[in-house]
Amino acid sequence: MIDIRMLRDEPDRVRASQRARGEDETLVDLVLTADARHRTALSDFERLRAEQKAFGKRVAKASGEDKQVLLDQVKETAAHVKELERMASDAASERDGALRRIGNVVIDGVPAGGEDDYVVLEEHGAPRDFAAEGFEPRDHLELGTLLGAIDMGRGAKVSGSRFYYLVGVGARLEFALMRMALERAYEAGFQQLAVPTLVTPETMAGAGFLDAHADEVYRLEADDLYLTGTSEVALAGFHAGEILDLSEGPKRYTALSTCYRREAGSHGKDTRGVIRVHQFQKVEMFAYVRVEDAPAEHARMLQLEREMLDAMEVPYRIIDTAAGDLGGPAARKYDCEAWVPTQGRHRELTSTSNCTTFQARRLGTRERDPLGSGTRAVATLNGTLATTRWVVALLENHQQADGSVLVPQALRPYVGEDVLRPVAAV
RNA sequence: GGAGGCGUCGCCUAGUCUGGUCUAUGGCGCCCGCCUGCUAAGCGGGUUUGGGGCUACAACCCCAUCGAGGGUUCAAAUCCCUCCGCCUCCGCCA
Repeated sequence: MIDIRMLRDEPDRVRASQRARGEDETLVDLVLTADARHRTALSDFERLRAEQKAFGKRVAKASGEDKQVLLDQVKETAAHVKELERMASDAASERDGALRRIGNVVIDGVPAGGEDDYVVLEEHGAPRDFAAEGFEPRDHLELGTLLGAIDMGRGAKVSGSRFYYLVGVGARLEFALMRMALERAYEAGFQQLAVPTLVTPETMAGAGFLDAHADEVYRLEADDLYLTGTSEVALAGFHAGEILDLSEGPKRYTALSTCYRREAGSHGKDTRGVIRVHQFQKVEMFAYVRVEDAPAEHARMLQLEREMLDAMEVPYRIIDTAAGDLGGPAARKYDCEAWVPTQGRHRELTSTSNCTTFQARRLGTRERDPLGSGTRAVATLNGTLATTRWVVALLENHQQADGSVLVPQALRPYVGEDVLRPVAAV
């Protein structure tokens, strides 16, 4: 949720942001008119309520006939107060309804437009020339099958399409990535949390995942709980409703969790292998910082992602995601995309978002205002440090003609192997 | 799953039976000031959060806030209902 005071003071800024996102800018006026109505109604209610309270005191002191007279007088007021209160709260929910539909105000410099309007900021490494090396690259599933590392058939047997088993070196490779990511996060000052992956509707909505992506989310009807698509949800909820002390610096957390996604809108897309699946593992970074420190923290997260990807020794690029592709809570988002040889294109491996105060405002995460009295919303940021999908980039980019795969140096201590070799079927 | 108890402004706590004198008591902690060789003690004051009015986003005034949401009433921390969380005991269980 954006700051209503900012919307009142600078409505044009919000309109411009909505325009950049390709979203409805008339919501701004909807909020403004409902807000005006709310404030008028609230004043009316408060005035009469004060009157009613004062009257109540006289009633308490009176007795006998006097009391009866006063009671008759104030009865009407009571009904009127209730009416005014209802009007005020109706206007407030109308205002909040519109306000909640407005995405975070995009940071200056973010490219306008949709999915394809991203700007490439950096490119690292060069794709291998398999033709020059004299062999046709196998895709990650073919390699995973040869290595006995990925078993889609049994995944489908047990759970349906888009489920899989990682077997032997496959499972070890994934786990190695997670361990390495957690260790690096720890060294960078992130406290590790083991988090819930089932959360309440309030938490899910607070983190911003029930708006545009509601149909992407698994819901447990019987218990009214949601399965999280990222540990970001639980990490964002961790300090919900709390007043934090950030005077000693940011609060940084990291978590490994299983992530669940319905992939409802992507039938027929990425159906091979583990590129797009219903369940995967992910190590996430999350930080609560002062709003002034958010851009620096964002850069820091991106740097940690860069270092992880460098260690994977795969070609990748970094993009500045366009406004329309940010999602509601983010004000800026950088994706790191690795080169996937058999697809001839880059695929997202990490994503780091600066949500400024948007998420925190919904979740009620605040700090003592260092500038004045009272409290103010903190900023939240998140970023990926490893996911199951990284296996795709590792297998394809490090494959050899005989179907074996070289493990990048940095990962070897965690995998316990230098080379993954084809095995007989299990 | 069953039975019972509890949830008050950072922490502890009074108030709930018997609705109005609650503008929520007291202690601890914390902040400001006084006093004082220093420190401690002592003394005085302040200390939930959100919103609105007015404004310098100050002071001040008002409304809401006693786990959450409804209800009864002229009036609710207090009475009623629903939900959530914690604790104790029993049962069941990978």
